[in-house]
Amino acid sequence: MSSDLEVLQEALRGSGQRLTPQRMMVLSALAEQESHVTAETLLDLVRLDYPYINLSTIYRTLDLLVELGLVAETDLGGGVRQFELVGTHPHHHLICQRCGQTVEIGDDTLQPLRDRLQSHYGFEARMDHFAIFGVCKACREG
Amino acid sequence: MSSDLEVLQEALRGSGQRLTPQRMMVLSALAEQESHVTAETLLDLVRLDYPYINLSTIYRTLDLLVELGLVAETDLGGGVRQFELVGTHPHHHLICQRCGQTVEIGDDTLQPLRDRLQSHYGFEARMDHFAIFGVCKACREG
DNA sequence: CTTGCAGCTGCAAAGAGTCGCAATAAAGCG
DNA sequence: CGCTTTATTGCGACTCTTTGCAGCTGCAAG
Ligand SMILES: [Mn+2]
Ligand SMILES: [Mn+2]
Ligand SMILES: [Zn+2]
Ligand SMILES: [Zn+2]
Repeated sequence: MSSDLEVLQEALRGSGQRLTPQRMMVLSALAEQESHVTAETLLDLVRLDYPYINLSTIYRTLDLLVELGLVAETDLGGGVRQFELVGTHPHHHLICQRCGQTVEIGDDTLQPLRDRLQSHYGFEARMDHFAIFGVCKACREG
Repeated sequence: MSSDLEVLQEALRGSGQRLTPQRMMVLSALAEQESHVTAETLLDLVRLDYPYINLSTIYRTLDLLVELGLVAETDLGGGVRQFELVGTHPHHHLICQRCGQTVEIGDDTLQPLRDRLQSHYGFEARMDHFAIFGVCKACREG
């Protein structure tokens, strides 16, 4: 088993990219969270240790981590992007537009769709962290 | 058969909202397009007839039309939202992250997922106009 | 046809995220 | 360890979208 930092280090090495303190700090701040966070929140967290870090660096690092598949990013409805270390726990969210409640669903729910896109269109879909909006059971019945 | 304007009129009436000239102009500008357009493009189009219209009004009208299900909205990858009158032609897009090519797929492709979300979670998903990113067949083989 | 008032509009300013650029510093090498 | 190369950072400017607010107007009631 390899830690997230080792995965990052591994992924950067070879593609000519560098393992900077800023990147490590963003990753470790993410690792301490237990749910979605915004870039702004990460900025505040990292600044506790390193006051000079800039919001652009946070965003660029997050983009990189998303690219590498370590981090999932989605707008869950508030108009602000949320980030989350996914690692070994791929999932998606159902979000009720009436009451705001969100439910987490396993990635396997999307597998049939993935398969169909593959077989019908030859398209390899990368659906990492979907936000699916709609109306929940309680709201529909109430 | 009822025109888009009639649908709009119908939907506004009763919910206490108003059918303003600005809203009609945005809707008719959309109707003249045959594909996705940005808010900025709509601004330019409407300004040909009515130079005083403001970009906020365009966005607010689009939000309303999306809410009513008349218009679909998605960021197709360029970081700018695209709008489109959907009416009777519900569809989604597959977008290749390598070559940028997009393929339109029918809404029926998502029906099995919709059904599953309904039966497993009691969730009535509103998936109007998805942008699904991934790698197309040509790029994967090339 | 007038009036009244919520719902809209235009404007200016704020938020969220991106980009270009000069200065900095990882990494590889001798 | 010191040097070189080039990816990365911090910063300010910029783009896209939303919001607060004061004045305007659709529209329904009289
Ligand atoms: Mn999540
Ligand atoms: Mn479309
Ligand atoms: Zn609900
Ligand atoms: Zn492609």
